[in-house]
Amino acid sequence: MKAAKKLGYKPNAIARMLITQRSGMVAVIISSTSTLVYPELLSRITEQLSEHNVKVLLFTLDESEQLDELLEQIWVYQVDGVIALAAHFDYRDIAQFEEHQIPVVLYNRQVTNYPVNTVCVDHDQGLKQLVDLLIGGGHKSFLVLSGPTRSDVANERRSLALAHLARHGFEDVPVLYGDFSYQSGKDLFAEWMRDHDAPDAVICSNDSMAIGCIDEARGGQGIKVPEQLSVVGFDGIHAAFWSGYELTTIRQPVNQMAKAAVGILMERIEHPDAPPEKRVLSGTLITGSSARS
Amino acid sequence: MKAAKKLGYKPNAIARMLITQRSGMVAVIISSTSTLVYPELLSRITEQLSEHNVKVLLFTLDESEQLDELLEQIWVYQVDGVIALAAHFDYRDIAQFEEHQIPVVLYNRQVTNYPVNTVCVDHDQGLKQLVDLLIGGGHKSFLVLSGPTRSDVANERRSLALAHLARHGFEDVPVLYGDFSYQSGKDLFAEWMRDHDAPDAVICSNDSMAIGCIDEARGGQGIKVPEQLSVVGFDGIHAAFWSGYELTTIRQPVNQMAKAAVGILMERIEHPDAPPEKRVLSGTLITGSSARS
DNA sequence: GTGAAAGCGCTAACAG
DNA sequence: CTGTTAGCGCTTTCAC
Repeated sequence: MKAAKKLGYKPNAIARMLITQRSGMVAVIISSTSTLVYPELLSRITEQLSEHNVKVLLFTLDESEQLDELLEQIWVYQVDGVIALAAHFDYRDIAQFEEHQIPVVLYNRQVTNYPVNTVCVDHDQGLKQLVDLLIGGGHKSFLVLSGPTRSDVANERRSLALAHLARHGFEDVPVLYGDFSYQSGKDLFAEWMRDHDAPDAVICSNDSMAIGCIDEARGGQGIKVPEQLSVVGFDGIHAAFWSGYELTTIRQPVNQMAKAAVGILMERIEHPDAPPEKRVLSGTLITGSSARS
Repeated sequence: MKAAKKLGYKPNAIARMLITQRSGMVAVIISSTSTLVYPELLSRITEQLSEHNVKVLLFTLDESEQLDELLEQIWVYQVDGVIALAAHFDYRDIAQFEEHQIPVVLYNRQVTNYPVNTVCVDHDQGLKQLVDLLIGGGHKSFLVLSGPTRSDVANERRSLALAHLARHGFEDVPVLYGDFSYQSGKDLFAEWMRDHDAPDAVICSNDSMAIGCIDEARGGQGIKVPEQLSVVGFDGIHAAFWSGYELTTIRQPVNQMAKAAVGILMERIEHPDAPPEKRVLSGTLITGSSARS
């Protein structure tokens, strides 16, 4: 040991991976936009993993067609597990992971009719709280600004918003589709106002769109928020708390969700036979000043 | 080959790494806040690297004391190179990389009196443009809101702001220190206003602090921006362009910088003897409506 | 041209 | 308890 110290010996992790059949690496899949929502999420996940002495091999996926190439890389690099913050997975993708015996945890996404490990914020509860709050505030006409239909999260939030509105008797609520960005929230609201009256309330798929909508209402249309128009978002990003907006929204418990995702993954790496688990964490209703209640 | 296809053979990247003495992995070092400034920067770098068939091994560093542990990991994992978006490196750290023959590229940071590969936005030019614009707008009293002294970027931006102000005869401009966050910009400006008059202009180390300062001025203090107070930032983050702020700032050319960083690194991996290179890219002055000019 | 073999640096099993 | 050895899956060399 003395000699090793003196010579500055460092074990070679790659040789160790080869013999132990364990790479000690987990693939994390992000998109350009997934870090936009939660800049700190990736850091949290990395921290959690490094407490288990696991390294992060980062993959970005913006075009969903490239998923197959990405999966190739994952097999080749012999990662011990995968955490997906981006991408849409169908049951065939998940089956491939099972074949390769690589555990996967999906973040805020599901695979219909197929058991898979997921960590999700409680979208149903969150949208119920938001809709109930708006209904309680006496709002009668609504507009939904949704993220893109190719996004699992957008689809879930939109359909739940519509379902909860329907529960209160509001059917056929109009929906416009954007891309989760500030600009799309702004543009969609401007588009709506070109040939419609302002609704009482706008329900947005995320905070960025809600902020865009508020800026357009106040700046472009001269509509007072929340006096004349209520706007709600989802996520609880930093800007939602800025005093210029003070958004009414649902905050995702990012730290707990990161911890849960890593926990589930490490458990499956240790015990490959453990059955899939869905963990749903409640978000926190933030009663800001962008909506009357 | 037919048999290989049929059996679904996938080469084992780890065995290949062992024999070729090339891991095909690059370590990227981020902090929780570095992704806050540019959510897309990490994606861009990852994309660029994957065009060279290089994978990203992600490291996060929030406490600078943990740099030594991190370096240990880097030696052990035999990465082919390192891109550092976070952390402060001194010449001894860089010397270690040289010993291990691992090329490094620093992003927006320097090592004094020591040759090292860096990619930087032109802070000097940027702050000159901002200060000249403010001087041209007739501002006579200034306040500087700086990031923390432990941050290389904050120190560089602060001292350049002060130097350019001095060049116009404004010495002893007051400085307050925060942590780059929205909240610190807001708090510092409130603190200043408790026992001082408002300055004509506030120069902030980044856009988040500038936005916090604007919100505090408008909301907390009832000061009109830009009529009574000019505020400038640095970076050109997304929110800087929101119509609620329209910040006057310098936009970093993130895409080009990501490309440059990866280019320099790949060059050093191919040719380990190439001398260190500093590449400085000009930012773009964004003349928003947060400052009179 | 095809085929065999050495060896990358480690771990785990086993012998002394 | 210390020391030796097989072998992880690949690339490269060298013999045929």
